[in-house]
Amino acid sequence: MARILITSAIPYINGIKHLGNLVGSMLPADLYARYMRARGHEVMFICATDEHGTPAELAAAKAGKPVAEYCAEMWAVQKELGDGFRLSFDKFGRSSSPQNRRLTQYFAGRLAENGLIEERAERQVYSNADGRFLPDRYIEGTCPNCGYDRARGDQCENCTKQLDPTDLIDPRSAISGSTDLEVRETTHLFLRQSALKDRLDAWIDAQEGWPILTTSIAKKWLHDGDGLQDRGITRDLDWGVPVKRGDAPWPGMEDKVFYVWFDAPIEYIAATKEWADGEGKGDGAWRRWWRTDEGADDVRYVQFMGKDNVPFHTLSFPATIIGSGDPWKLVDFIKSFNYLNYDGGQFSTSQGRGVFMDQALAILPADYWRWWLLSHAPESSDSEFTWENFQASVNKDLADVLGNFVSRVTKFCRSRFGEAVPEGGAPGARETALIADLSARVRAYEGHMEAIEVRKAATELRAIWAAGNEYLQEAAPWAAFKDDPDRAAVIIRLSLNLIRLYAVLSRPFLPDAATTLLDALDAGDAAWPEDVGAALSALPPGHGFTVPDNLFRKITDDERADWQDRFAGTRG
RNA sequence: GGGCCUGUAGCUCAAUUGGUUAGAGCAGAGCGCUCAUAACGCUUUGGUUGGGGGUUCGAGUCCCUCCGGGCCUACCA
Repeated sequence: MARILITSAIPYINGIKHLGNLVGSMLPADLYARYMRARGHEVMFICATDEHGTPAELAAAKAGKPVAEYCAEMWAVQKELGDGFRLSFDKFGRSSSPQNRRLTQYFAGRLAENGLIEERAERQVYSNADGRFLPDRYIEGTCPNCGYDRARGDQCENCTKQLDPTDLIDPRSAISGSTDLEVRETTHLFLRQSALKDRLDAWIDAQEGWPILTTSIAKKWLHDGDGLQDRGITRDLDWGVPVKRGDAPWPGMEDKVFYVWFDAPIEYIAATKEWADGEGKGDGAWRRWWRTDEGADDVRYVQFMGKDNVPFHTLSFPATIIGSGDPWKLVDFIKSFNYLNYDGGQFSTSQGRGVFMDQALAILPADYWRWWLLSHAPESSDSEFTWENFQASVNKDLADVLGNFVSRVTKFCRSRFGEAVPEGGAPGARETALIADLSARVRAYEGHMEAIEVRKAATELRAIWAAGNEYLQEAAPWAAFKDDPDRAAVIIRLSLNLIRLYAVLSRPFLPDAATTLLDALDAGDAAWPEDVGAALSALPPGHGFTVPDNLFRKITDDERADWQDRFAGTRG
């Protein structure tokens, strides 16, 4: 039995996430976690909300609430939606937790002790009306290059020229519109990533089999221009982890907090402590996952994230870990995803374009979404959600191939043999061939799951479902029943066992459907089919079952048209 | 501007990393079956692999170039 530590990139707090966010990290991480648990491994699956930073403060202000209250409410909303999608986190923490606060301060202290923190004075734009320093992108003005009047302080969206906020003509706050801006000097802490460049480079080079998307982004940051740059890790904000050097105050930094990207990944560790604390376990319970000197040396650590998160997970966070000089666990494998687009464009929160997690669950149960999203995961390039494709996949794969197989087998059995696994007869050549075929397919499925090849795993799983229909068609129990009931009994006995096998194999993708099937079959034991042949005789003759309701319903053309219209956004 | 990814059948994707005749699913066509959610099975029509050039015995794969889509570019997260 192996020990697998799995983290999903932590979703930002300021609103409900859309399907692209879900499929980019949390959902595939859940698939992997469920699979590894099913194989009998010990899994720690961690996620959390990322609660600090300017957007959280602005979202809270917009909602008219204190930021702490806003974050607490949004955490509860996101937690509930995660549960709704059956995301099986061992802990869904909060980056604002006391555990993360202390751990973040601890890491900063260690980095300072190791000479990797440097103070630098900077000049930044301060807005008197807003009472805050403005990040570059929160400053708007006229582009000196093209004259576009809504250029941002970091870049002009119109002509794509990179800008400095002081370049803008007639600059104003993007928050309040105020032009009462001034440049102030402020001192910040910088993480000396440049000093760790060679070690990070060697570490990245040593990784084998990482997605090209992951390594190419890391390499670019390491080698582009002057190489890896030092990074500011503090901000002039109220909401965040107060800057401390371990437990000690940090002179000159009293009114500052750590930058959200410094404390967010540390929350992976802190959330594991939140888990241990919540379970009433001691520190050893979480440290054995994270400290290679306290038991984590045999842990395999896999991270899931969208491509926008890659630089922080390949460089910044490892710089924090390595720079601490402590034996903290470094990631073993990074699975990164491209983006999911919506019907020819991007998901847009501001325009209400696309499907968000709460809306999705209001329309259809989690399994429908899980299947489509995972079987179309944007692994090799950006992929696209269209309602036509969604309807076709759900109706064909779930309703016709899997759902209908369950119906035809259980209903045939009920009408000819009653609601119990039929007795009599002995398996023949056809059954032997099916078992051989399925054994190979299950092995391929396992291979794809272990390699985290999500789409390939889904394709193989579908083929396994289809094999049941092929078998049934050839074996034709409805014909055999007329003159050789024992032969029909053999076929149906095996087919009922196939349903149980499908439930077990499908559970990482379709947890609810799997539970429905296992309940209907009264099959408490859902052990992984290490031996397919043995697994297909798990339900013995005489074992009672009930015919479940149709597993999946079909999406009608009217529904599809309605949803297409409803989620097209304000500018549809 | 720079870097990276990407373009394969009407649609969504494969192709063991340069190796035979580029494969699946869906959609379309035909046949079969009647247990089942008008479901299932079998057969089958679709491709000058974005355009052009090059390297090679051999290119979807490598190089050059052009065209299209996308991401990143370090103070949004």
